Amino acid sequence: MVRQGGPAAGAARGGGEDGRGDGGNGGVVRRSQMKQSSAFIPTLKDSPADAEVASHRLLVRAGFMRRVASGIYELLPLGARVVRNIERIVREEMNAAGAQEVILPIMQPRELWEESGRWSKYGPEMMRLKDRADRDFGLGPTHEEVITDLVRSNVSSWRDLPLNLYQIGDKFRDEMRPRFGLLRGREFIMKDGYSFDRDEEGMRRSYQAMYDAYGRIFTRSGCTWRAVEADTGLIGGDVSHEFMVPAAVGEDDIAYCEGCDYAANVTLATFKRAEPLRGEGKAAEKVHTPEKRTIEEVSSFLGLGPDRFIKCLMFLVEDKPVAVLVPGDREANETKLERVLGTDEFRLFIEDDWKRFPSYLQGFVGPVGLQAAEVIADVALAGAGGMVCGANEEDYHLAGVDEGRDFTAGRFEDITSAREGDVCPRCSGTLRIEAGIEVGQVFQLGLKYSEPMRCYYDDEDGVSRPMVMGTYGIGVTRLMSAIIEQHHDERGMLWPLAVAPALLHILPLNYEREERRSAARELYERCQERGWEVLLDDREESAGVKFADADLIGIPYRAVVGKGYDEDGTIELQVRTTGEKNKMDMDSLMGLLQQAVDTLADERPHVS
RNA sequence: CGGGGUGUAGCGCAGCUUGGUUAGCGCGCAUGCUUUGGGAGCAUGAGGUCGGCGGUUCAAAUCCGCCCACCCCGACCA
Repeated sequence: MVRQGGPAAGAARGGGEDGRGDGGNGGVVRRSQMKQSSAFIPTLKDSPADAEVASHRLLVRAGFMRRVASGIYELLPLGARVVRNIERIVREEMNAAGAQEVILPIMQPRELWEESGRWSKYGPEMMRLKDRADRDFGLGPTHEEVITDLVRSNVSSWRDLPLNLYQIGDKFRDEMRPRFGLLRGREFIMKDGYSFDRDEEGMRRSYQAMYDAYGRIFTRSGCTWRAVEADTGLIGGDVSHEFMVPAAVGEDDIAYCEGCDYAANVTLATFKRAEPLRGEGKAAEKVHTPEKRTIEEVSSFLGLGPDRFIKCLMFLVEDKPVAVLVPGDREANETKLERVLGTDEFRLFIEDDWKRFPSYLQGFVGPVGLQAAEVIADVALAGAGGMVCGANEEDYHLAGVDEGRDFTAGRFEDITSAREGDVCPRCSGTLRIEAGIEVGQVFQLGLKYSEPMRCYYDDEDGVSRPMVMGTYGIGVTRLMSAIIEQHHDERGMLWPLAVAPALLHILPLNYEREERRSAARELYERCQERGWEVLLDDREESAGVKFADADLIGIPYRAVVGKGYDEDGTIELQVRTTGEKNKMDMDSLMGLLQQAVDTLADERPHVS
């Protein structure tokens, strides 16, 4: 995608700390083309056939991006501008939080990844290639190895810590399934940061600083968001939070409490179990259930609710069969299972496994009298009675089964997913589930990389200790898409001011009319003098075309120079999000815009 | 990597079942005139290896085989 731009590409609205605007710098920086007649903004009337979700569809239709291969996109001028605006917010907040920007390579040598053990662990998602001398390289899906190598060879004293470095650049991950445009691309722009501290406490401070900065970044970007407890996955580490932007198209489900601030990815959200069901104390009896294999089938056949059943799932774990028991109305959660099992080398039985272990009868497995390497049950089943489960005999189930009397499990663990309406583990409030897009994640890594990669420092007492690390990511291009998912209507995008491709869209209708044309130009120039980004629609198109394109592009403010201007010299200021329209003269319009710009500037961190 | 689907002009699609002359439509594009507060009208025009390769046939966008690309549904990632 787009590489780092120089200052010319930067989008400074709201006060020229970064040397923008024409004042003072002799105009050496030429502003990019903002007249629509010559700007590269290829809008489309029809949605591209391959776009499923709003953000993908609109980004293509409005001329912000194009696809070049599956999961790989080009950002056109408007798209590039939004990305640069997001990056600017990220930079401001990262710098204010004490992080320093670096630029790291995307090509990374195999040796570095061997040191951390991830060359073999990362799998096909890391794109691998060889150079002309047949040396192995990977395209960086993330940069822990490179940064750790950099720091270990250049930092050796406690006096240099803490250190927090970040970069904004391209990542490549050969996703098994790229989809939804920039929401899950293979090549994407990410801000990734890494902190190095002397001890745990320092790491927690760095982590908190990043956590807080992330909140500010997403708020300033115009998103509503939620931070949730998260799994640490391939990156590793102990504590982690994901920053989620609620959206229907989100690929993650998050559980949050209505009553308190508990929130977690459902992959690890926990919940209070209800009291287990009780039986009547009668002995278990065999019931004939011909050809009834699934919970639904047996449940409707016997007229018993699925919560009365014990679902017995067979997993192959490190090549050994393991029985996993969950209540019939619940799903086993593979992420939780991975933690419990302590390995990621497991899978639900497939056809071959059933053949290989013929003593397990598919559809009729049950915990009573079962020969398995291990039996793991969800905690909800401890003490449950009067349950129904497979009888380990073709076409038979057992009813009236009591845990403790008829069977037990080797371990009772939290292995099922929370769902809507479950009880909060902290406050006993009600849990809700919502879909979200993961736009950022922060990890407390600890010694995960510093230990194996020998990233040590000499402490005050002369002892050599491993640095305690944290790692922090934001999907910049994904964030752009997430913003659109939260801000669009049937006609187009509705950009929050802080990231919008421009502040103002000037629409002179009947552009060939000299008075309107010169008024529009005057407004355009006055805006440019203040360093604002504006787009002037100087095309000789009909009003309908201009309005439709403007709606699609979604610039927050629109100045229509039309009839009103002929009548009494007024320009109509329209607000894209609200549809609000007000006629005013050019000076008042400039005043209003200045207010909007000032408000935006107030959100920026104050540099000390 | 499994399952399903699609590839025909820049974009969106029809044609394919039942092979048959110059392969169509809408949008967009070019030129001219008339238009211009919500995707204008008329006229003229340009633009296609029908995803690729091979096969069947007198004849293939159409039938067969292989390959490629892309999209959708499932295995935890910014």
